[in-house]
Amino acid sequence: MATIYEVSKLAGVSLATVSRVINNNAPVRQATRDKVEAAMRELGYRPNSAAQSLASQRANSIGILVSELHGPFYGVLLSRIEDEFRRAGKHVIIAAGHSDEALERESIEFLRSRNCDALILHVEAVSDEYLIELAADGCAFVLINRMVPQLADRCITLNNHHGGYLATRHMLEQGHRAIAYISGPMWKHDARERYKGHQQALAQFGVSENPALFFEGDFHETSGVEGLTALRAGAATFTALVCANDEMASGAMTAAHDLGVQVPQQLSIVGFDNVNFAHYTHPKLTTIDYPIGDIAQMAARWVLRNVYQHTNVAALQAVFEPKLVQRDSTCLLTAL
Amino acid sequence: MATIYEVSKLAGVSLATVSRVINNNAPVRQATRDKVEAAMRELGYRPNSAAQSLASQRANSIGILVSELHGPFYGVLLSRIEDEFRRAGKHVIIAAGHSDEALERESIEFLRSRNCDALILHVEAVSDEYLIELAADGCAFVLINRMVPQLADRCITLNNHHGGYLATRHMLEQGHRAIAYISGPMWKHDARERYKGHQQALAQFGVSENPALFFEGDFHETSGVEGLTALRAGAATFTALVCANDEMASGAMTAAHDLGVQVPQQLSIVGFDNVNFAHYTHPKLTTIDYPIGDIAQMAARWVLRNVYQHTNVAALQAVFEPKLVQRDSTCLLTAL
DNA sequence: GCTATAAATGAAAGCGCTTACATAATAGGC
DNA sequence: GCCTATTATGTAAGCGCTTTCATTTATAGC
Repeated sequence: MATIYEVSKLAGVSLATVSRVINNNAPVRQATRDKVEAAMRELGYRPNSAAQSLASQRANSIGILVSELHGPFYGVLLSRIEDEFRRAGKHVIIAAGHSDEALERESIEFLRSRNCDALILHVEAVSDEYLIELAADGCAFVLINRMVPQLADRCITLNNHHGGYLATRHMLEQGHRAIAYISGPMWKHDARERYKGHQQALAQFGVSENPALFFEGDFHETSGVEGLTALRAGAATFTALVCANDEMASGAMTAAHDLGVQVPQQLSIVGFDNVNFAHYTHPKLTTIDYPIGDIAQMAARWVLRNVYQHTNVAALQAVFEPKLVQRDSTCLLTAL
Repeated sequence: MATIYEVSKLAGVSLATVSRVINNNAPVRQATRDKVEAAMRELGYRPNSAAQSLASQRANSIGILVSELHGPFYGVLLSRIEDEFRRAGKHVIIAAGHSDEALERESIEFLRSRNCDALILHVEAVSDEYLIELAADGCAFVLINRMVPQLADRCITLNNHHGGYLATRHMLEQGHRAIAYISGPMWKHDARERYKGHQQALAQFGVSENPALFFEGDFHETSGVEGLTALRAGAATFTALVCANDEMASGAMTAAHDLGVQVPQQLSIVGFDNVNFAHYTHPKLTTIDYPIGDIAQMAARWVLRNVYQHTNVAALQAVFEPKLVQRDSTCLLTAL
């Protein structure tokens, strides 16, 4: 592999000049630039990024930590982030934290040891304190889908509370009053928020809560099956079911089918996230749209602006609003 | 950020010794090691990976190029690769080629300029010649789901031909003889192979091909809708439909539903890939399982073994076999 | 043509590590 | 205890770039 030195020799200029045309960060006469570029082409020169990083104290890489790499959700996230950074000539290093505290910490350390200029974190298990300490330690990062008040300026979130509210209000507006709820794990912040929104909608319509209509799942499909089964076996009847994400809604739909319960005629179901498979379900799932792609892009822009000092990026937005996507899994409470 | 120099001073040893305990590649007395480790801990030392790469001529990073980052398929791929490399202390840089030749080339250049030790490529648009040249240029890479004869030792593939054969044979065994086929774009190697398998099965059962039963789609869901619609409007009738991937099968199922055709009673449908949403469809999709996770892991191991000289990795396997996953979208040809 | 100023280029000192190679410490054989 | 064979540690030369500072060259004003 040719080095900058060979290029400079072939072009008959100094190392510094070659570096200037590579980085385009200082005036170089056109004739000189042409000579250098010709030399680079002739040698098939490609800058050594390790040397660049070492000398410039810039890695031009951004670490991304998500819970899982597979799944409909994170793919979109990664895709948008990569897209945005590629355009800026940065690259993306990925890691998975699997919603496990130790793994999340280890992954963050891993990414830091890679000298990433910034991190984009979608973490669930580490504590607020850990993140605050991380920030104090000088690590540049932005948080997706998590609000830590002391770090508010680096949090990009969805209004989960409002999303939960919208889902349940939709059911209420359709005439339902007996509304069951399958939650995500309550130790997760977004699960709690969504549930609070649910409560708010109920309160607004004067419907009192019934513990027999609540089931705590784990955001996976199987807990949707378990949830509906358990709720049906419970003390209360219901005509609508709000699920805190689409996976569980899908599981609930399968369970309903197996129990001979018609969706939506006998049971309306709403999900949350609007992941790509939501319209593969039968009936197609009514859900709350989570604009994860937009959020991801915003996180990338936050980095471009705050870490790389790009001034031409669009204004930053910290909170995104979910919206209802009405499909075929919910209907008016009529014949029961 | 503390440097190795400060660690060495605090521990009262030389730079070289610190380096040795970091890399654990030369004998160091336990007492010395302890001193160094204590010093590292005290200073919160983390090696600078750019400096390591520069000095060692090893980036410890692997570039992954896939067509898309989102979608059910690549998520699994990335997940398994990341997993495997993380364990080995390597990191993964990702890029998307979007099935576009220029973009694929550019992405490869991008990854190379990042000095990746190796690349794992899932490319569709670049030519065999380009890849051969790339190999001749000394670039270490492994190819997923693509067979270039001259590069056979670095190709890890699925037996697409056999997969296509299995799908159609399944239909034939169920008694179907009028079998339509929705293909992927025929410029893609895997699409062609799957179709050849289909042809082989037909031939084996003595069924002659009918051009009116063939539709070339683009592997996306919408072309499944278009495909079924066009085939139904065509000159021939059929009781079974083989789709070259699950997305198109899902589109075909939607179209069937809209056309009032019952699946599988009136029309059996089989897909290909067994992506995660295949069991969200209604009825659940019978399909051909593509063990993409295993293939991805194998690619990672190829790199570990051939690039990093890890000798303890399990034996390499170049060709993976697909298998039929029978669910609810196909049935015996009985009442028609 | 001569100076004052600005623009373009060059020289050289690192960036933080790895790794020959040289040297020092330790262990083993007698 | 002495010599040799190991084993452990230190010295120092890069790895390929960026960047400050000094120097040269061009531009303009008179």
